[in-house]
Amino acid sequence: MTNDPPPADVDGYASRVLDVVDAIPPGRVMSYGDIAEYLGEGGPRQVGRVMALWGGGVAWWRVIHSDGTPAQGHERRALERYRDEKTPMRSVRDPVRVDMRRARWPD
DNA sequence: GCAATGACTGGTA
DNA sequence: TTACCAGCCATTG
Repeated sequence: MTNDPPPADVDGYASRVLDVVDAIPPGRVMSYGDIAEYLGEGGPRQVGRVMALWGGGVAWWRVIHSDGTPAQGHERRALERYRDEKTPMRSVRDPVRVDMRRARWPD
């Protein structure tokens, strides 16, 4: 087989981050810092870097800031997903922000 | 080796 | 609520 080079040929750390993101169930979210803490290594900046480079292969919209705002530069795209996944939003007051109190995962 | 940058976070005003 | 700041860690010039 022509060992086709999948985007999974990234660093082990990136693979772990992508694996955690892929484990987030629909309707739930995790913050960059949560993922870093969940893995026990790196930091929110590193998770953000991984998402910026290889996040296109996972549910990147389920990875947001600690305050409930989606990834910078992809807010509109994320909103469409949240509406489709029925992610708990603060809605009405702040339609661009996720209700972390309910959507945060694991919980 | 140092400075700047980035899909970040928490605290204070 | 927004704004500013210091801390955080890896990559890049």
